[in-house]
Amino acid sequence: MHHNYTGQMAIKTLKDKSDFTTEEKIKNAARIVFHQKGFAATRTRDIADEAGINLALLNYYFRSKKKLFDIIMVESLQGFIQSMEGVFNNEQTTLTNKIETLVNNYIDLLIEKPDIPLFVLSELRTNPKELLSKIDIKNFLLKSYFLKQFKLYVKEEKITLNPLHVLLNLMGMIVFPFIASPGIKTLGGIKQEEFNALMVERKKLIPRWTHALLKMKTVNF
Amino acid sequence: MHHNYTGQMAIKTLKDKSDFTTEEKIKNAARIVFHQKGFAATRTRDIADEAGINLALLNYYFRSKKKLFDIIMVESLQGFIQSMEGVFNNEQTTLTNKIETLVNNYIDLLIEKPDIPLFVLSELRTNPKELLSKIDIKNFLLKSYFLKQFKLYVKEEKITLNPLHVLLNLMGMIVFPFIASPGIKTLGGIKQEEFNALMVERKKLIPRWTHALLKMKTVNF
DNA sequence: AGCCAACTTAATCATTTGATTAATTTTTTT
DNA sequence: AAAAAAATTAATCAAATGATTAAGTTGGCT
Repeated sequence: MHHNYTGQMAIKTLKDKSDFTTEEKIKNAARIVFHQKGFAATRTRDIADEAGINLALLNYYFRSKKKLFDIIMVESLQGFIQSMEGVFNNEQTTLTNKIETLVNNYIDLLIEKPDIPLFVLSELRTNPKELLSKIDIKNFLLKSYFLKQFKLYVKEEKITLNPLHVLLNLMGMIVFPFIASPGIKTLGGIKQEEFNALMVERKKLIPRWTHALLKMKTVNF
Repeated sequence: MHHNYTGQMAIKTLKDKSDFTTEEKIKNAARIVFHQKGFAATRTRDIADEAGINLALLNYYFRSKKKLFDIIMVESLQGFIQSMEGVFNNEQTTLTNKIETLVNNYIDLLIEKPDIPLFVLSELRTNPKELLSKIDIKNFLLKSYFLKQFKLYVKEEKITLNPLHVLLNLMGMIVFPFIASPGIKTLGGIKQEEFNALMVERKKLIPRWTHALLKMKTVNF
């Protein structure tokens, strides 16, 4: 009687030529609306309209707004972590190199999907534990080759520098402009194109700035 | 018949000894709930409960949820800008000095009111123009003595550096940790006290880092 | 005291909104 | 082709939610 969502692709044989499964249409619409407005401000009817389907189908395929939301959230988070995973655990690259590619990957990703950070961070405020239990960033970070390299670097250079500070700076410099972009664009009279150009500039700048930070000998106290 | 909110303090004669006007109680409650959950997720009943008043009083004093929200939003933004205004237009202090006090003021403010940035930025996404029309950051920034000093510095040092980048870095390094704090605390197993201690550390670190950025000669291309 | 305006309350309204139902159409299987 | 299963729709439900109403209550003023 009732369709159980399995997380796998629905039927979708060769028949689909550029058009999507109903399930996919709903997910795509949900992604757009949730990312833009967040869980609380999103109406299931908005999603249905965006997807061009009957409202009942949403519940038919996904049972509830919350279940659909959870799927979108996990997928969104996953995309972000995957960006990091490959970079952070590559044993062939230098620390500097990792930072460069990290910044490049993230900014590219954010130019494509600028709504994700505010979306994730807003919902994180509501229920951090539930969200973070769905993915394992913690172990990933602690066991990453990046952290090892960082600690070694700090030891060799004989400096004191909490890696958390560096990570916060990196993420702050990368992510903040996107979170604040509506304000920046409105205040500065900057169009989307110009904004993106600025962000592309930052792909080169942030690694250099970070490098300079790491070179500071007298960084802590 | 109907009370018109004027933005001024209500009666509030000598009678109040440490207790608040109904109007103040509502505003204080609204501030807490709106800051924590944002406009869409806030129920007027939550505010009434938090304030310990009858729901109808909220509409009696403020007409509607939206009107009450707007008042809280303007006040929240105002607090942030005032922090900047005094610092940025002081003609007696150096650029370095301004950055130092800016970072200090903001981090102190954020330790007190950590919910404001995510609150403001979330709502900014919804309707940037409406919100920003209520205050005039734009002119303030463009005409600030800070910007003059910055341009002079860049000229003297013969470097190319977009002040917007510097401002984005500063704000990113200051604000991002607070926006991400639920995640940081959960992932790192860090308690509020430790988190605040980290932020206090950053009061000294961010100015030094920024100083290092400004000293980089080959910053742009 | 008596009046008036400001304030407060309980009850209720109207709309929105997430979800379900029962009927209908489409697709797959036998 | 017939039967069964899956997909889709229109209508509707029940709860949540912002707002109002009408009936008090309080406090100041003459």
